[in-house]
Amino acid sequence: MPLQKMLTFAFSTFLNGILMSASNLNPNVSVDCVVFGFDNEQLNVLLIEQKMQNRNKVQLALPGDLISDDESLDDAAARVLLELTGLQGIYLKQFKAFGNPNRVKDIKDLDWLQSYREQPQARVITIAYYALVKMEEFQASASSFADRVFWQDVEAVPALAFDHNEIFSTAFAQLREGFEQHKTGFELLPEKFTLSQIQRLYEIILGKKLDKRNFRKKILKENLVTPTNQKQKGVLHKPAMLYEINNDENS
Amino acid sequence: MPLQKMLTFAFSTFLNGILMSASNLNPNVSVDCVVFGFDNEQLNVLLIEQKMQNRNKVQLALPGDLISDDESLDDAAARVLLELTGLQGIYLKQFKAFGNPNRVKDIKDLDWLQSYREQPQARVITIAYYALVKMEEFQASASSFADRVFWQDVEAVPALAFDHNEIFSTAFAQLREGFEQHKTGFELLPEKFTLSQIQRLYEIILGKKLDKRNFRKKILKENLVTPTNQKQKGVLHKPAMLYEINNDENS
DNA sequence: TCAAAAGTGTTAAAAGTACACCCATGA
DNA sequence: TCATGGGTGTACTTTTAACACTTTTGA
Repeated sequence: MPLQKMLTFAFSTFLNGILMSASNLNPNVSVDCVVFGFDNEQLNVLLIEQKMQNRNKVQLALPGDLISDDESLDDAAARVLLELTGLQGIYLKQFKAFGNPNRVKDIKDLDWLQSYREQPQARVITIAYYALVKMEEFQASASSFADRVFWQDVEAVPALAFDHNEIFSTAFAQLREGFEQHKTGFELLPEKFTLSQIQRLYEIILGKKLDKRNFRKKILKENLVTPTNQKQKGVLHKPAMLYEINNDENS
Repeated sequence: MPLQKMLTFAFSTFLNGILMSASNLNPNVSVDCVVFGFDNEQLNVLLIEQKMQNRNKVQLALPGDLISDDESLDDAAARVLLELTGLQGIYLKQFKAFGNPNRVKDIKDLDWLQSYREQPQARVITIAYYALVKMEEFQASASSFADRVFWQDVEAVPALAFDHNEIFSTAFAQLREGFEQHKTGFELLPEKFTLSQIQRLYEIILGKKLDKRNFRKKILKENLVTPTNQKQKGVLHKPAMLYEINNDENS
């Protein structure tokens, strides 16, 4: 590195040192959250509109933020989710770190970085999480980093900022793997749900039709749900029994 | 943050800016590698002795390094492995990021950080990989960051630097998961191997005895190995058929 | 001839898969 | 009374699990 560039670099680092001390953000590491929600029809992912001065340049992105210097990665992900949705105690799983050296160097992302990052040129490694939320409990709210927050059908995710399309695809693949082993997924359902709702969720995520009788046998055998005494009301067909997650110790 | 501390911080950041420009390392992100090797008897993990001025304070650790600013995470992990073992093209899998804010703040790790890190106080998030190597091909070599490199039985891993014991345990658990689904593992075996060797490996990693006849049926049905025409030589019992990994396209 | 690990088949239980009809409700 | 999704059982196939003896080699 030539001397002049080196000194320029050192000086900008010096300035950033002063600027940073206010927010105490770590310029090199962020978390991003792929938040899944299920509305009994389709599977959705939570997207944000990046705040921009110029309303013509709005881009969509996954919610995320630089980590602050005294919080763990899990805490940072929970914070992002809380700021965005007001939800706490959500199922959150770290699934992969993304660290391509050029992942925040694309020209399309320059404006936003310059407006909202104290070190826009910094290389950022992101730790990606996926979260499963009950849409009924969810109340999205604009936040410091988003003008608008909205659900998008996972089958129609548009072009996103940075490498967020890759992060989303990886998250979806991970989710599918979890479902193949029945290790996860009930977090997406409402408090009380019918067996058909679970089946619909499985069919969407696994991307194939399942046999109703076999599916029910299997789910019930796994003992993860128990019937309540309630039934659906106001449906134009035979009302279904409502189930809930089985929190008993003995499986 | 009080003004004095803020200026001190800014100034040290200024100095570090100058120092850093030489090596171009990212002070906030490292990779660590949990390298597994199998010697037909036990499963081993590769450990290093951290280089220290004071030979009395030597600590053991997993191999790892700060990432350099222009390499991807995968490249960084491959580089660490290459420097340490001379091996290339090794099976390497990113499995988790560790980012506890205090993970490099323990007093036991201070000396080493001050000797080898340009920003000893920096918070470091590490991206952990596990690697599977054929011990027959392996030639460990001391390197820039290790005085000594050696294999340690996974059943007797001593106290390690930083949070490396936690990283190791997580890696081992992940490895076991992969084996439960037969998705990985052959990378640990020599070029040619017997079915009993695979079975021994599975038994060690899964931590339980397996039935010989059932195990063979299953492995052969999966079509991941094919018999060669060779047999073991010089063993004091009936020589076993040697198998190799099946690289055919058709399974 | 002995010690050591290789190699081999059958049977029973469990899990998975395919498949079709009646039921309860609200409109 | 009709449209809609809820709810149920059986037969077949595949997978898993348990189990013991003969073979080949070098010492």
